[in-house]
Amino acid sequence: MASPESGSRRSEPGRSGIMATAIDCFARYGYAGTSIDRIARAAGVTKGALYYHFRDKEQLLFAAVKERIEAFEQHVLGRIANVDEPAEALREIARMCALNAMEDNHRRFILTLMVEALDTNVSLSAEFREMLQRFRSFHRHLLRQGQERGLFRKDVDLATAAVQFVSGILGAEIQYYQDPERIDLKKTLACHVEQFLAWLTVPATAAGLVSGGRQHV
Amino acid sequence: MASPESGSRRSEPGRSGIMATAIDCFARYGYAGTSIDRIARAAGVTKGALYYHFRDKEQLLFAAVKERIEAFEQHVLGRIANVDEPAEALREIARMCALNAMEDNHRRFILTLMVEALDTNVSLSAEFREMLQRFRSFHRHLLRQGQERGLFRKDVDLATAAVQFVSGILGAEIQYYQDPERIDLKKTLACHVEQFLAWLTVPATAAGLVSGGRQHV
DNA sequence: GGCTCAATACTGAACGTTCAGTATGGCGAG
DNA sequence: CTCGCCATACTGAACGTTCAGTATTGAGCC
Repeated sequence: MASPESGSRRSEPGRSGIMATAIDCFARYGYAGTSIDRIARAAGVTKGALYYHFRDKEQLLFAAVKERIEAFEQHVLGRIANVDEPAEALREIARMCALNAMEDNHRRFILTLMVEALDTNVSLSAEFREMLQRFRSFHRHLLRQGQERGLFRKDVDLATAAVQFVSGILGAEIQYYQDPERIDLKKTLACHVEQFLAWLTVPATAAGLVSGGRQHV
Repeated sequence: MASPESGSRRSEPGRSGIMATAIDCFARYGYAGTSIDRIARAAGVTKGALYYHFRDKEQLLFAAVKERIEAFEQHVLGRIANVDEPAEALREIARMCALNAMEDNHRRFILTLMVEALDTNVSLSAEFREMLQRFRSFHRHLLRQGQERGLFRKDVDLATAAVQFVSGILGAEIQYYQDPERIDLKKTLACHVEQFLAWLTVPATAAGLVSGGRQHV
């Protein structure tokens, strides 16, 4: 909930303070739309401080992205570690994404830069691509666990199912950012998980079965 | 599949040619990341030509967004008009989104600007917000139709269901843009619809039911 | 058919501003 | 005195925007 704009000095200074401010600015205005001056002003320092801690604007972005991706993945792994029910793990992930998206700009930062970096920063884009791969592979793992324990039906393509689960999360976040007052993110994601689980635990007869080759995600 | 970059002159000139090029550039590099020079060069004209047809950069963006939103909505309405099965209509929408996302940058343009405009352009952001509202309300309408005809179960919150359907589309598109080689968008969206329909047509007993107040979407 | 006039669709150069990045200087702590 | 940490003041390039001028077209008149 930190509000960096306007007033001259905000947040704690130093490298981490600058990075936190940078993340917030990048999340709001994108990389190209955020000037070094803006970050510095919002962080309550001058450009000198910024260029002392970071070689250039791009390196600041890289550091921020890396920090955010690692922190989020650690956060997820930490919370899931002692949940051994796959269904409950999925529920927990959805809850975490919802909370994360609502309480600060951290997930929006990732989303914004993911979209912007696509054609403007090849190596950063690769970073995001790999992050999504890890995220999907993590879900695939959970789903396979559920299958092996006989909790989930076995006639679904795990790769595609993982893509779909992640889609639901990302898409809900986008809609929430566009209209926070109209979209109840927590409820939407909760329903998403329940719908997904209902589909996974259905008697394995009705429609919705998967055809064609599997995706390698 | 138009490739505006590099070579000096491309596409047909004139207002519509400039706008088509602008859409492609904005889709790739975002608004802030696209310079007037870049659009002009890619369109094979000079900056003067651009400022002859559009008051300024922002107005060009507005015109482009408006054109794209209207064209997409007309396209959807046109194709759905003579489909009276709600389930088939949902399938058709998913197919159209997949094709649109794969064959040109038009849907990516909307997605990119949706994310970028959030904190940088209030009125443009409102445009996108309303677009999403219309899109959801359209789906809600289809779902209600399905309920009234006894095709879909009646214990689901239509508003939330619509959000979820749209989430699946948006999220799949994002993942596809990030990794077109790994994500089979057509298959992913096809499975998304089938999963959604399976959940809607399930015997109305199993899990996945909706609690709490409805969203007003 | 030839001539005028005005409108359309641009070009190319310039202007003022903003940007990322740099050079230098200062200051408090050890 | 020096070193970590930062402020101030600056530079050159890139940016959005303006503008004077030009090529082309078509309608209206003699």
